[in-house]
Amino acid sequence: MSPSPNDLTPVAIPEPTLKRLPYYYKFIQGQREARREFVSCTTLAEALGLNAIQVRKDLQATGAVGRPKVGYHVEATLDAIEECMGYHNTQDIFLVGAGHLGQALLAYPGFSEFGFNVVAAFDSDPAKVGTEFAGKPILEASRLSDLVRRMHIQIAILAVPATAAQTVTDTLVQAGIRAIWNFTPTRLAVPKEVLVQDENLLASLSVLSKQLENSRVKSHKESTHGKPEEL
Amino acid sequence: MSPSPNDLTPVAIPEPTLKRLPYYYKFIQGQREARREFVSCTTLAEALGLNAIQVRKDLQATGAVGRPKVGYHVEATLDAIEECMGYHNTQDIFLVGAGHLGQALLAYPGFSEFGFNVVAAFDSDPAKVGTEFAGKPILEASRLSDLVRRMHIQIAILAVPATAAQTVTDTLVQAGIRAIWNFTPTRLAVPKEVLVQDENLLASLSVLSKQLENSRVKSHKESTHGKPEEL
DNA sequence: TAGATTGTTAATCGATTAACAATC
DNA sequence: TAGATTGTTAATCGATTAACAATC
Repeated sequence: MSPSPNDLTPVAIPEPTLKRLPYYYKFIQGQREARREFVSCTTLAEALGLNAIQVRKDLQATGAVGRPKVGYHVEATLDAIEECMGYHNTQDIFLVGAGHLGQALLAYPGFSEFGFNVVAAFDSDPAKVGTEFAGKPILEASRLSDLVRRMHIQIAILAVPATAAQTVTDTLVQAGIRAIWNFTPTRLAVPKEVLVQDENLLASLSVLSKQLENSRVKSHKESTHGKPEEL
Repeated sequence: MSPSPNDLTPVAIPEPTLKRLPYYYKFIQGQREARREFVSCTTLAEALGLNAIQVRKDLQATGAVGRPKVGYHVEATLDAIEECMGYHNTQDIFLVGAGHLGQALLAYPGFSEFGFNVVAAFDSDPAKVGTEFAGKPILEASRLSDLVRRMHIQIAILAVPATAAQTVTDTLVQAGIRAIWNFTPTRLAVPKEVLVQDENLLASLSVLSKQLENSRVKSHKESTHGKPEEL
């Protein structure tokens, strides 16, 4: 069963591209507000600090088509990105763990713009259960499994303490979850059909800190240039 | 000035590797607690769902050396990762924007384990200024510039509303900041010496959602296998 | 010794970048 | 028409994976 050339399966868009699309979207929205009808790759690239060819490839992946000499039609391109990313299809999401981070995510504005709807949070703290936060109900953790199943929830946000991460994950998987947005520093064991997107904050900060150290060494080697304060 | 072979500059560790190191570190710590003296790549790879060869390469980048047939010495490897990632050198950090997300980051445990110390938060809301959160003072935003300079702060966490992102960034850069951990959905314009690590939450969730859609199409094409609830 | 595991060198794969033709 | 910009095909680059020799 080799892939035939006339296979209509859309080619999977590379993850780096997917991560850049929201930036294009936001910028092009700005162009729309400024009543501009077309936008070029060069403009986009310059505004976002990217390579123009890369922008072109990325837009191509969404199905947007540009016109030589003119650029990309603002409206059509916004539509293409929306369609491609599924900003239209609202997706109900559960949040598990209503601690500080969980609450911040509950209050996070802008989920809805991208078609996400956090419908409820779950927590095991009796003091929180039954209350609301940012207009979303906090429910008893024991109800999680049943509700995932009955409401056919596909995506869960995992913001529980690291110690509970795998247990809660097992529950979610058993209940039929399809994807987990993981804010715990734990590598989750899941069956291969279940997607996990890790959001390891400490790891990201470590990367930044290490790169800073590198750049420090490098610039020190290259030359002793002026004090950064005066830039 | 071509790089000579006996150049002692340490080769920059690839970002994907840097992101995995904290996972190795955590797992090997667990092995230490379990009083195991050695750990092999295969064990690590299996526990973390990675490729054993990749683990070997990653550990190699930290300077850790293993012994054939035996594996990696737990203590020595932990030391190598700590040394490599600079977990020892404490780094003072400022948080800008004490909204829900900012507060969650203030309360985030585990920063200190990796050598980070969030010393203060800054906000423009008079109701917050002067108070404390999670034991950290929230200071008047106008003092940011001066304090970055005087305390030689190198890393800032940016958790302000998108509308303020670039303005605050400019202030930080002028004050001599070296790296920004950016939680806003804005692509920041900074001079090239300043590092930016983007943490675009909505973009990450979009990626997950899109990949879910892909996998749905794919598995639907491949076969109509049993209901996920019964896995 | 035999077998497991590391270390190293080569092959593969995917994303980015470059080159250039097509076009409005 | 000339020039700017897209679309496409090829080259480059870096990370992952594979193959295999070295070693305890």
